[in-house]
Amino acid sequence: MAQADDGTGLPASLATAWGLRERPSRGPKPTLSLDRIVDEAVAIAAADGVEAVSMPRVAKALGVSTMSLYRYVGAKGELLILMQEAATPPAPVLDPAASWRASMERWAREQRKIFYANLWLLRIPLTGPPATPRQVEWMECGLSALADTGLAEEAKLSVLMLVGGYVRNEAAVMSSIDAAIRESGRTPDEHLREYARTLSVLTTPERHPGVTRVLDSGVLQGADGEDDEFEFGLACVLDGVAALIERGGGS
Amino acid sequence: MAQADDGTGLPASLATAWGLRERPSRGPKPTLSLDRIVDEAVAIAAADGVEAVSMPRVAKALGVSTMSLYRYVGAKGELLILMQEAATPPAPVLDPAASWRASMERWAREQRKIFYANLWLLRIPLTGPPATPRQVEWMECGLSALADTGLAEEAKLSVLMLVGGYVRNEAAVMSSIDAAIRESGRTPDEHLREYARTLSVLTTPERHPGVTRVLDSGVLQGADGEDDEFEFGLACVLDGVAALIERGGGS
DNA sequence: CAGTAATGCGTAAGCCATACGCAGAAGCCG
DNA sequence: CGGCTTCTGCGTATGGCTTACGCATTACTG
Repeated sequence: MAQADDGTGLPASLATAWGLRERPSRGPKPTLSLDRIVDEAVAIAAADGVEAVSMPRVAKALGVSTMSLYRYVGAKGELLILMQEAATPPAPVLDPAASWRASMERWAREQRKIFYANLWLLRIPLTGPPATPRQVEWMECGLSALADTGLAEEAKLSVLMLVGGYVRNEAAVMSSIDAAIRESGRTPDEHLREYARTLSVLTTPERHPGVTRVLDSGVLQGADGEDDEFEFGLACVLDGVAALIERGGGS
Repeated sequence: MAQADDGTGLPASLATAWGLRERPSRGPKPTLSLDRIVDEAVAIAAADGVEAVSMPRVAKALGVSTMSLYRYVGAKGELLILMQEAATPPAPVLDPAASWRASMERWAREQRKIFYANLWLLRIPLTGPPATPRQVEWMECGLSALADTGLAEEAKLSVLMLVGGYVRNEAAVMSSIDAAIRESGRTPDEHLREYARTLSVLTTPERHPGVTRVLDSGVLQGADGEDDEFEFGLACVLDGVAALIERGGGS
């Protein structure tokens, strides 16, 4: 009755991701493999965005019919999860001698690198708390960075969510800008300038003194210093975490 | 040639949101109004999630044909933007005498309240930097909270993105959990417990010492204290901002 | 060498967004 | 007041999407 009995009561997509399902050895040889499907889907997403990933398109790229894919994947959502998993490299091995702060910085920066290399990742809606192998691996990695801080377990989770959320959010904004740019065919610099112009048309110094000041300051004129802005925010977040740790950590 | 000339070069959806487009007075009286359409769409999203919002469904709920809607809305994406706008109340008027920290706390909490009251909001993918009236209004509000901090304009923007991103991210996680719960028909508590059980099946103490410790600590047993967790993270973020301000603010 | 189970895939049902064009209604101008 | 213009609602149609189902075919297993 229920789905393939893999011992756990896991949803099929997770079971697949954890490699708990074995292919049977009975029928004809499969023409494809899960890996080839996922790789192709990732390639399409990288080239044209996630919204371009459809079962017909993936199948066509692989030279098979649409429905063949469903012999490997239970549903499209499953494919999306597997794509995320495939695009996420293993978590780094942190230097145990390094300070928690250096470790968290590395954790954050490496995650950011992944997002920037796969901006389509951020266009996949969240499906729930982290439960795929790589997600758990990164979680473990983050926890290990905080192991010696004396924080309560609950606080560690909160810190990870805080820092991870910051990274994700910053990248998501970039990703949305990237998607908008891709659609409009402008360059990033044009886009920012266009945005500044739009804002200046819509706002008035009386009703929007703060926004006007920002516009006048010329901050929105050049798209340089993305990294600086990220590091700025990261430092800010970690300062907050440091304050928490010094205070003696959340009981 | 180009779209309706509203003076600015704005995309149609924004022009509509800012009320820059007037309905002509020539033909027959419209049966509907933009407001009624948006309200109905919001009601559907609140009841069944954004993915349930389709043009046919909205039209049916209003008792008109599908294509009638396109007399009021240029495309579905436009409707989604208008829905966001409709669900966002005006930004609060901050007490000018309050400290920046108290003001930012209020700013963050009120935003969180909006998200929690409209969890479907977080399932709409970001479309770009804030450019609708309400978004600009909230941005102005946030800037006013930071007016007396001595921060550089650029730093103010970063802080808003930091705090706003934190709020958004925390709510987005809640929203994804909500969506998962809605789909599976479980209660929130069951869901969390199920998650803990899944994790404990998939992890081993050797490979995942940190995760194991978290599981053993029983943190994932009760779903209470959402607010506490939010306040915890917010305090952390604002501590970081405070450190920045005391340091003399980002030149 | 059966039998059985797994394969690829065709068909089709039921969603969706939206381009286009037409009949008729409401305002405007002479 | 008559005609022209403009705008309305909506029917039709196209081309996308996901995915349920069933069929012929293939290759292991006993």
